[in-house]
Amino acid sequence: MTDADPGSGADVPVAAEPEDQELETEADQRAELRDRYAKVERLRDQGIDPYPRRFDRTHTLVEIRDRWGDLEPGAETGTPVRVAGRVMLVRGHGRLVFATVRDASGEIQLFVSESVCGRDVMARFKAVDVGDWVGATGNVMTTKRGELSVELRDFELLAKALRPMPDKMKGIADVETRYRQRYADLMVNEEARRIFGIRHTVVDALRSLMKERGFVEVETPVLGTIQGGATARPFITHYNALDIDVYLRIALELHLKRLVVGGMERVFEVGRVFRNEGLDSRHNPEFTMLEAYEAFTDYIGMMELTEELIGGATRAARGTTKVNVRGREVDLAPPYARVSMQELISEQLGIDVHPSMGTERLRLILDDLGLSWMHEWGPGKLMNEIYDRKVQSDLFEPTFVVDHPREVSPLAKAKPDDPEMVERFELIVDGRELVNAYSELNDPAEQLACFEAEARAKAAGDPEAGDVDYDYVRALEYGMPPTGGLGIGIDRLVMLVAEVETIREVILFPTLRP
RNA sequence: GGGCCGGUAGCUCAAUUGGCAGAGCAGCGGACUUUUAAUCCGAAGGUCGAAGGUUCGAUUCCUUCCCGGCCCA
Repeated sequence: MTDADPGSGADVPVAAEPEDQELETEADQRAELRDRYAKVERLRDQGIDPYPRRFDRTHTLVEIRDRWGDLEPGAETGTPVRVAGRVMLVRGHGRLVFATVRDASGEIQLFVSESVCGRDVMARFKAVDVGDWVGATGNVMTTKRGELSVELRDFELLAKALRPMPDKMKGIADVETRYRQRYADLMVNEEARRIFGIRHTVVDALRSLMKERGFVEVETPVLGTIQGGATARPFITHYNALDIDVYLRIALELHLKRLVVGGMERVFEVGRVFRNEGLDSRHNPEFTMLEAYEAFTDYIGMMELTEELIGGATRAARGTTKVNVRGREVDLAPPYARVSMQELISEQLGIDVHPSMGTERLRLILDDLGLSWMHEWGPGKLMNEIYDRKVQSDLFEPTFVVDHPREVSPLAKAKPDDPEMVERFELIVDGRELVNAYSELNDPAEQLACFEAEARAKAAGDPEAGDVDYDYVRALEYGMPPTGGLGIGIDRLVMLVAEVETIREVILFPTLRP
């Protein structure tokens, strides 16, 4: 397969598509595209710029509706306005044309009567296609049927559409096309616009809540030479200037805690992380995390913060804390149940497990449960596997699963009365991990030992294990105050709040095959 | 990786034992001064995902492959 050169040879400047199949589709579409390109040339011949520069409007469309929305049918306000939007629908009636235009705020009808605007304007308006952007001038009025309208005096073409919009009623049926051509999806898909409105509200609410609590928002590097902060395979890219391979970050954690060492007592980041794993309805290789670190508190403090953030963001986006998950109602209003991993396993499976039981006994229990295990797993990982495979998916109501094995938590502080376990929780809703938090390990010697264990695992072939981050240990040597930290998966939270089942629905441009 | 479903006009979808490839919308030409996905008339629009096979004849049956969705691992 070869890439067509988009700039040469083509009599019609259609954008080159990278795949054979799309090239054929493009060829099929050419008749219509060619017509539109010819139309643009005709406009230019008439001295009309199809892509002019600026249009100053007096009102957004929702402002028109707010101010004049309750006019009686047949009303004439005599008030001139200037509005702009994309033409969504045209209903021609001879010397009378109705057009629906939409801007980001809403829709309104243009009432185009030749007896009002004159023959020339009408002739120009009849050349407008659905999908074009127009700026219109005219008086606010209502039609006989009571439809709020702008009675067009004159208009300007603001941008000519060369491709037809997707079907306005049915939208784009092919899911992949919806994601790939999100611009086209958003034009016709009210649901998609609703979801991204919710996403904005959720993120905005989280930021406000963090700022109200005195957290400072920062940005830390995406590129780095050390893998750490989570258990995941990283993406590797190449930095030409230094001729070195670098990782895209898999977590925000290690940089943010350095800032706590530096004295930023309450710090957070909303940032993209990248994990080199498969993609399905719950995983996208790049996704957004909110991570926050607060000095002088611990994981109990993080539970309170979590409740405030999750409850608050949900209420901001929905006006209620209740959401529907696959036909069942979940109330995200705090407080959430707090149960230890050990208790949960005991309750649900009737077996009492603890890393202190030792590797051999735990392996036998996994065998009994039909779970496979790997030889390099220690007792903590074995216990965690039981929880992951047999318990977590059954947790429907919001639940803090508290106290995880130390072996699977290399950055968390051990419990004072149980050194095999750490002060950590995951918030589970509908069987899915939404939040992960712990009392941060701040003993540099312990931290170094944990890093070294990871590095050994990596050297032994575990691609998800991290490196020793000596600079981070160095930072801890300066002294990090007692700190609670948390990470929220923004995409999953938005899925929950927007009541959608697929992560791709909450990401504007989800990762797809090229 | 396994199972199931799908790929037909620009878009959304039909197409009987295997017998000339269809509709709605959009687009194009025309009519229409109060429409609401306006309506009416007309013409046009297709490598039926790809390749091979069976057959007088394949969108339909068989094989392989490509792409997507859902479920499972």
